[in-house]
Amino acid sequence: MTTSTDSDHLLDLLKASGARITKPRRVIVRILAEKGDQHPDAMDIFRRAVKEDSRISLPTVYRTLKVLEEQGAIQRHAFSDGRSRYEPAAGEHHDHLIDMETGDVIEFHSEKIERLQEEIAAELGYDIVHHRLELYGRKRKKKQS
Amino acid sequence: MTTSTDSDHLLDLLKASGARITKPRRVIVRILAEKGDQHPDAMDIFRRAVKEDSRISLPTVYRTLKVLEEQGAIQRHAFSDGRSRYEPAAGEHHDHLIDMETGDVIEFHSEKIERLQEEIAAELGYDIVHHRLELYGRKRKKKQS
DNA sequence: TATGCAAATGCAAATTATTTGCAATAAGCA
DNA sequence: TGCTTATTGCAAATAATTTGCATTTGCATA
Repeated sequence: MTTSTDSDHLLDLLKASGARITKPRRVIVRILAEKGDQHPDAMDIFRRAVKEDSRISLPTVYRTLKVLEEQGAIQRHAFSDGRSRYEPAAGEHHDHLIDMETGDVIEFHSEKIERLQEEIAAELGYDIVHHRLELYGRKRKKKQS
Repeated sequence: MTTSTDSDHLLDLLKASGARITKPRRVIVRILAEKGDQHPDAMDIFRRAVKEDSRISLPTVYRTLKVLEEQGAIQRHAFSDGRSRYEPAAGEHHDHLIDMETGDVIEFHSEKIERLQEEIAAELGYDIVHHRLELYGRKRKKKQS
């Protein structure tokens, strides 16, 4: 069996939103929770889902992904290759934005940046172990409210 | 006339790549160089282009955008709303990738990351003055599939 | 400046990714 | 268990982008 913990968590989120836990959803959620291939697109998920239950349909995959995304259970990444890829909203990590005038430190996190960093490192032939990203800026004078 | 400088720069890049400077391309490039609405999508560009030359076609817009992107003259952003948005690529700067085993420092630059950082800062109400991005990693053991 | 040829264009039709209408099915509460 | 309604599967519809092909046009050369 696969780690059913993550899968269960996703199901909980679904349930909490008032959605019904159907067999297709169970399968899809299990696939999303799998540790294997990260960032599968809808078709990837569909293909794997069909193996577990041959009557699951692509539209159902899309619909389930949409519900999960609205619930914040998963994240949709829009790559430039045209299709969307999904991944369970995972653990934390944050970077810093330093206010140059007050010294305030604001924490933020961008999955997009994390991902880009990985892509860049990969292109250079590296795996990132950790990184540091610090933005230094000043509060924007509001031009429009 | 509008700022023809930026526009000319894009044309130069096109020319340098061995492409022909056609009337449609002149129009499209001019639109891209306009300071107005940032991040137009193909249809936005097409609509504006038609106003300047009614026989420009959508496919030509797409083809021109592709050429410009391959030339690094513009950047394509894949937003999650399904369509791609474009914008002229800007100035220089680089970040660092540190090899944790050898201490080697590799310089790299990603307009995408720069832009994302700005977006993030903007969302937090800041303008970036400068930043530091360091990736720490180890050379990828060439393995898996 | 005139000429030829490959590159670029416009049009229509093709692809690709994703969404929707609708009748049939199945959660999950009473 | 039965009922109500969310969810499903299928087929067809959209939306964004790309491609085939005949025609036009940039531009290097004569």
